[in-house]
Amino acid sequence: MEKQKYYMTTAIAYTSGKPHIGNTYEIVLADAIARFKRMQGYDVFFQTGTDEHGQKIEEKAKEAGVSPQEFVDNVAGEIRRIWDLMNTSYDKFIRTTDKDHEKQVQKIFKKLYDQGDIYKGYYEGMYCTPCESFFTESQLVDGKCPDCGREVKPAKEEAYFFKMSKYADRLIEHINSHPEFIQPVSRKNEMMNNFLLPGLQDLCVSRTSFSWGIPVSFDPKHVTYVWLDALTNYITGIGYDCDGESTEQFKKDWPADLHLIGKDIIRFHTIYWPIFLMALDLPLPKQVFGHPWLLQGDGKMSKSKGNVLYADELVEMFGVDAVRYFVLHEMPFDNDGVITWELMVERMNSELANTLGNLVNRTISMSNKYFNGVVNNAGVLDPIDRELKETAISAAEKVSAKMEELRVADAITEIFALFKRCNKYIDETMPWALAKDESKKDRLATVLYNLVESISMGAALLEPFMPETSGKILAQLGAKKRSLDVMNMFGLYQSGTKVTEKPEILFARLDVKEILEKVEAKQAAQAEPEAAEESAGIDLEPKAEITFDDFAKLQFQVGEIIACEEVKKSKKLLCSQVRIGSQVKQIVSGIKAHYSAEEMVGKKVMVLVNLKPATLAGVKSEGMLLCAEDAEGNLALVIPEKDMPSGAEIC
RNA sequence: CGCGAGGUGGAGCAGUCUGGAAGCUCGUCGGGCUCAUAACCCGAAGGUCACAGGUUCAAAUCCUGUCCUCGCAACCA
Repeated sequence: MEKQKYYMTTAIAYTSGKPHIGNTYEIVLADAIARFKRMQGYDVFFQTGTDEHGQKIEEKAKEAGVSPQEFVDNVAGEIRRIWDLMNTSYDKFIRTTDKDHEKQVQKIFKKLYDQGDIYKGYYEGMYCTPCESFFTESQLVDGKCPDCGREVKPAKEEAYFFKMSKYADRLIEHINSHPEFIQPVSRKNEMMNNFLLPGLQDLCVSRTSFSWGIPVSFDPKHVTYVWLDALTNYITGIGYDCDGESTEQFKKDWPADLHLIGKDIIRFHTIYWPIFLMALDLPLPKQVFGHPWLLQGDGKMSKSKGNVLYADELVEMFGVDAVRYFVLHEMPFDNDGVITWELMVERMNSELANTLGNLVNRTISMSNKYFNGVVNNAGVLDPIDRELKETAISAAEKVSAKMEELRVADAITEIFALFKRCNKYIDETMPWALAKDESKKDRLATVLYNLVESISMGAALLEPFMPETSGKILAQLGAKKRSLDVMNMFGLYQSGTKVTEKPEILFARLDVKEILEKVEAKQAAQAEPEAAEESAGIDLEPKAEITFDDFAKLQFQVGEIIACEEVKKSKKLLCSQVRIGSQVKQIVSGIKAHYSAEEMVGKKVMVLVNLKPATLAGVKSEGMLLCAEDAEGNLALVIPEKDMPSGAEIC
């Protein structure tokens, strides 16, 4: 019988920097699924890669003083190194800067334009020339560019748009008739209610404001804008050609069976991508799974805190398979998962070292001690064996059932249930007691055989999740790999095989304190350069020179805050009543995270008085309290150095 | 009333769709065992399943309302 194909992809990673543990989690998850599908006998093609175009990369490259191509070559290499370090078995690593991808994207763009799905229009908004960016009215600060504070002017940029609305009805129909398309299903309603039902906006698919991208072939001052470039990797990677010269592989593998992505980009994969495919007259992928995120325990990961987790650091600390185990086992199905150092050490000790590692170790030790390592099925059965055998025989089926639903964490738990059952079996049969009675030697041999066989089965099942450990256990036991379809049979371990003489410790127990100390040392080392940078002060991009007259237009006065309360329905706003001389102004400020309403009262602060009033979150604001802001966004009110009366002019 | 997710023993979670004895891992306490990586096995304590109503013979689960937490959006004059 011919093998059934299974084409799966991860999202392609953006090459703006080193991938953290969250990115790594996706590729490991995908790898576990891919390996399992292979074990089930599917002809799997597993694609991953990198998304390498865009303005951000152009800027980062400039900062680093290298060409964009050099920059992405470097980062893509780093990403690939980490994917390889994690022992992931991808079949293709596509880069959006690959020449054949670029060529196809150009052809696709042209084809969609020729058939009227893409049209030329204008992207309108307020434009800041030095920043080369468009902003909407609401994004502006003081009517000026939010990035650099300079003047902006209304402008139109020529751009190409994709007519999304044309295919919306077909997509709604597809989603409704294929409930398995968007996973987990809870996301389906989100997409329908927020985007599809209210009506789709046309999508801007080109830009002229930067050049690091795939040029539009018939209008080269435009480059293709992100999604049309990135999403199409799923078809170009397996040989799609829109002139009809697609490869045999494409014909076999498309449509994809699974797109594995983060929940943040579900929208692009369940709306824009299907619509692009409809426009290209290609079948839609069978399933899009938006996995939740893996978060670090102590707050958000941020580089300035020095608490970002990187896969290679974790591997150094725990080993590849342990890290794979963590991310897969903590993999939540529809909630975000949390990962902390304490948790990792706990898992390492209790599950990997105690339950699994120790089990293998004690079993091998006994075989050596009692039978010089030779494992023989002497066939002396006992009713007590039944439960162990049942657990072992049913494990594969249980794991398969969980994997069918992509519940990887639960699948691993099923395997560990078998290992736990083995530990219990040792206590039930008490091999050390049997060993004291020469007449029970055959029974002892059978017990050890049952154990070795059960562990072999568990180890074989472990391969998709912890390939290296699986291999090590099988090698130590002298067991052969076995395929999933014979895992319902007990007794395949070759009787008379000799196990290794000296079992290698699979996972060493760790001390939480030591690990935390190491982590702290590491974080301190990382934080130091940051601190040095800070003491050097903060450099801002200089604004244009102004005249004294310009300055004189601004009226600053000392204001006394006589009352202050939080603005309801807003997270950041405080509303203060500020006495300036004889009048009182109401001023709203975004400083709730830094000052409480109570501590504001009584402060004498610097106020910009003659600012045009505005309404924030429905509350009127008639001025601005001046604050200093550091690199982390911490705010400090500016207060006169000596006590001054309210209303005193600041000039 | 912007959108969404969540609130289950000390910690982290499953169970909620398809109502029917409150479960898992860790931790704590007690016991057993010695083959093994101070490991393994057994037992116990500990929860008004956020709160309040409602539906039902029966609610963690379904309905209504309230409170709290977390994302996103908005906002940071």
